[in-house]
Formats: sequence, C-alpha cells, structure tokens
Amino acid sequence: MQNELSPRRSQAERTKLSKAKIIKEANRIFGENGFHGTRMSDIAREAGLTGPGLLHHFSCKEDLLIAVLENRDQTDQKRLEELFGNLDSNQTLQTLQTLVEYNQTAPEMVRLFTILVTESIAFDHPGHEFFVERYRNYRGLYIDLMRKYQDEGHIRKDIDVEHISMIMMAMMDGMQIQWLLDPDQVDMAATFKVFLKIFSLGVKETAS
Amino acid sequence: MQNELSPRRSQAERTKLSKAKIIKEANRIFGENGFHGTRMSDIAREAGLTGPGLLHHFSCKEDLLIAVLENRDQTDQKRLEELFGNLDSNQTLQTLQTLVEYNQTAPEMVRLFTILVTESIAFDHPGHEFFVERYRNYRGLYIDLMRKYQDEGHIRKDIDVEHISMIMMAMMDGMQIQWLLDPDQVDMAATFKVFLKIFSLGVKETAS
DNA sequence: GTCTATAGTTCGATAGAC
DNA sequence: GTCTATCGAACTATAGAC
Repeated sequence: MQNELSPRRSQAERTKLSKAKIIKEANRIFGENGFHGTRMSDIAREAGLTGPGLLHHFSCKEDLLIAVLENRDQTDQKRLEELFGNLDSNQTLQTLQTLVEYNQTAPEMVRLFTILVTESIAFDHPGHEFFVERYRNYRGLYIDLMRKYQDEGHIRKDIDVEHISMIMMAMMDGMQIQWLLDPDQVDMAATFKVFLKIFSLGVKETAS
Repeated sequence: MQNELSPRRSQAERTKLSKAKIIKEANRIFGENGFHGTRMSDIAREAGLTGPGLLHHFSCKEDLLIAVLENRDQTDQKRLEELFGNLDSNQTLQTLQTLVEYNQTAPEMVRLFTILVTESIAFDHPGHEFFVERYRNYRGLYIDLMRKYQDEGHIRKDIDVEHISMIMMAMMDGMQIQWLLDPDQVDMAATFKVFLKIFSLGVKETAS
C-alpha cells in the first residue's frame, strides 16, 4: 500500500518529471547558444544527468530541439489565448501593449525564439519548417486581429491589414533583437506605446 | 623583365586576391549557417584551397569572422554614404525607401547580418562586441537623421526621435527575418511604403 | 603560398552493466 | 532510468615538405 507520507511515483511519472526538467534546461541553453552552438552534454549536466541519460528520453539532438520548440509554442498559445481569447471584451490595440510588456519580463523566452528563428533560415536547419509554418500562422492570426480592430474603428481604414500586420510583427521582432543585445539601451514597452499612438492616429488616441 | 601579355602578379598582389576570394566565400557561408554552423573546410573548398591553405591567411576561425564583419561593414558604410552623404539634397524619408528596395535585391548581404546578429547575442560569441557597438552607432545615426527629417517637417513633431528611430530600425530588421524565411510571402518594399505613409501622416503624403 | 599528413579535441550516439 | 565506457565522426589547428 502507498503511504501518504512517502509518496512514491510511478515510472511514468518519473519519466515525465525528467523530461520536463530536460526541456526546461534545453529551453534555456538552446536559447543562449542556438542549436549549433549547444552541446548535448551541457543540457544533460544542467538537467542533472549524463549524456546517455538524456538520450534515453530524446533519441537525438534534433528531436530534443523540436520538443523544445513545440513545448514553447504550446505555452505561448495558452498565454495568447488568455490575452486575445475573449476578443469581444478586448477590442483595442492596448492588448498588444500588454503582450510587449509581458515579453520584457521574460528575456529567456524571447531569446529562444529570436536566436532560433534566424538560425533556422537555413533550409537544412532542423527548425526550418517549424518556423516557416509558425510565421505563416501568426501572419494569419495578426491579419484577422488587425481587420477586427480596423472594422471597430481603432485603426485608420485606408491601410491594408496585411501591411499593418507585417509592420506590427516586424517591429516587435526587431525591437527584441536590440533589446537582447543591449538591454539597457532599449525600452520595448515605451517604444511600443509610441508606435500605437502613431498607428491609431487619425482615429483616436490610445490610453497613455 | 615583365611581359605585358603575361601579367605576373607580385606575392603581395596574389595574397590580396586570395584573401578577397576567401572573404567573399566566407561572407556567403557564414551568412547561410552562422558562425557555429560553419566549417572552415567548407569555406576553404569554396575559395579553391584546403583548410591549412586558408589558415595561412587568417590564423583562426574567429579572426576570419571578424574580417568578414568588418569588410561587410565597410561596404555598407560606403553605400550609406552615397545614399545619405549629401543630406541637403536628400531630405525626405523616400531615401529610406531606396535603402529597403536595395536590400531586397541583396538577400546574401541581409542574411549575413540577420543570422550573425542574433547568434552574437551570446556574451561569448566572437561577434558580440562588434554588433553591440554597431547598433549603438546606428541608433545614433538614425536619431540624427530622424531629427533632421522632423525639423524639416517630414515627420510629425509630437513624437520623440529616439522612438521613431528605434521603430524604423526594428521594423526593417523584423521584415528581413520573415523575408529571408519565406521570401514569397513578404514584400519588404511595398510594406515599407505603407509604413512611411503612416509615419508622415498629419504632415504630408510621401510620393507613391 | 599552398599542400599532405596528422595531432589534439570535441561531440553525438551506442553498448551493455546495474 | 541512469550509469560507465567507448566508438566513430567531425572539426580546428599545427608540422613540415614543396
């Protein structure tokens, strides 16, 4: 019988814990040095085991990267759904301001995607397809969002939502690069506030 | 005596030619796979020699990367001076449109910096200091440029030039990422044109 | 100035014990 | 599930001939 004071874990549960720990550390280390710049043994050590120990859970380096990316994407998806999920009660561009402010508190998360997306521009990079698809999806999502904002009068109507979406996403990605490279020189939230002010010009001012 | 029909080159001249060829190929291959993803032997082969042959000209991989970055920076500097050098006769934001249009014809050049700048976010990356300094310089240059444009009435006056500059640069960098990743889905020049339209709104329309 | 040969590492992955 | 031991490949850099 299992004792409530000495909670034994099943093998499946222990596997789950190890995998989670590995992904957590891989997340950080891939984010610091990219795929090519990362050694499996470093991830293993930080996760508290050896190289072969790690490879018991993820059969090769590429599989681990994909697992990290998909895990990260799921986490982000949840966060975005919370933020934009109930669009009827979040109808202004101010929601995007919240997103930027959140990102500024999570450099590790931002760094992972910023470093890996450019590294994966190479056709043979293990993350290539993942990021091509990810950006295609996000462009679609942003276009829908901007169209809604525009229909509701928060964005001037003489500009294509396709261009607005691209500008918005590009601006965020570009700020992140400079912020990661030289954090003290960049205030993403403050700059984005100004950006929104320009965007909604001619319609009405956003809250400051 | 030297014959005009069989132009012998001095040793110094041959060295210069080899170095130029190596830098040209290193430029391309570092740009495709980053520093960590690039093999010295690949660069050597593409430049028409062996590994040790290459290392006669550049004593190690890091030195070659620095040489590539500085060479690229010099080339860019010349181009920018041509574009912005005589500011009195180039007083509108339209000059930046020309820059974006040029970039869209030079994916190899854009890719080199896009891949290397994010890879070099890591403190111990050989290009780290180079890119930190490069962005500090460019932020300064763009601030001066935007202030001039603003003073001359091409940009609305109620926005800080620091923020305008950051938005402008970030937007360009971010577009380049998506363009390199999925070229058919992004038209940088068209998007930038819309961007300028928004920017100068309230002052006057830019030429279309 | 470029080569062949190779040293010296590092790294991803496997074999097999416990 | 994790370990020790180790293989085999890949890679940077050096030594020395031409």
